[in-house]
Amino acid sequence: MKTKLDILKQYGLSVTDSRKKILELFLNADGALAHADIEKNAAKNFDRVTVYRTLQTFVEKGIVHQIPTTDNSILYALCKQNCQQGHHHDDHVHFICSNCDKTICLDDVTIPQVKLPINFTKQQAAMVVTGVCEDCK
Amino acid sequence: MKTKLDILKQYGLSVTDSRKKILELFLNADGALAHADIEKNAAKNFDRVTVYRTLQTFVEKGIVHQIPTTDNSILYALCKQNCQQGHHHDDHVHFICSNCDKTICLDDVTIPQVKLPINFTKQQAAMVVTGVCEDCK
DNA sequence: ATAATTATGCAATACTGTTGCAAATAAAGA
DNA sequence: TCTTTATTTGCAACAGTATTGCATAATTAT
Repeated sequence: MKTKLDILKQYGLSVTDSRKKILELFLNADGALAHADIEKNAAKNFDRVTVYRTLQTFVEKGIVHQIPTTDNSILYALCKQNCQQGHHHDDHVHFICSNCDKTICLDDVTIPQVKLPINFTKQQAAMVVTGVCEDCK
Repeated sequence: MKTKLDILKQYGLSVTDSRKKILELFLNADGALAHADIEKNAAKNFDRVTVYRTLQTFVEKGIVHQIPTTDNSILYALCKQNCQQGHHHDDHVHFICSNCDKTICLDDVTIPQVKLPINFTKQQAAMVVTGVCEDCK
């Protein structure tokens, strides 16, 4: 089984307390995390700047990906199965529960293809579904 | 033809300078607008707070809708054909051009249905495609 | 025209995100 | 293991973004 340490090394990152702790938060989270969540939940309080920079690094290395929202925040999520192999795919749908406010990666629901108007070229696609999750049903 | 005045009244809103002006900006825009765009483009400079409150009101009334992004900003867009009838549908795909940074409502591209895992209920769906738009091709 | 309601602008405040730099920590090499 | 080198952290300062309360001003209803 891969440890946090292994994961960080695998991505060519120095192993530091903050990275281990933040990675752990993601591994234990059942949904996506916002910057604020991380700042609150980290037992040892890291500097805000460190959290920003760690998240930025994780995004660049492909350990986590960003999820667009309509409430002026960015959510970050790690995709269990992919991340452990070092290939990052975030072509799945994200689900935001309107009851518990959790954001869940629907890893098995792939974003469908859409036919764009002529002369539009696609690079990336994101899809966010709002509704009620299985726990709140 | 419906005037700005008619539209505001139809949604039960008091007709004020700021609302008329901001609505006009949306009617003339060829894409979505961020709060900052509105603040800059309004000839008569409204207070930031007024712009925030106006946008909030427009969203609540269904005159505009929000578009999720991953850069910590919210985009607001009004959908020409629907808004003039008083029915609001934002079930179309939004396109963000990575070259000119414009956000365009692809009114004719409907968000495809996705099959959610069992026990998930869908209320809304949003889809954002990034790429190169027709003007930048 | 007047009263009641609603919206605006200002001030104050809080939250969010970024940059430069010195100190601390981790990695690499002897 | 110790030393050197490279990287990361935390602090301070700053800029941008968003919210709230309240008095004033404008709009709507009577």
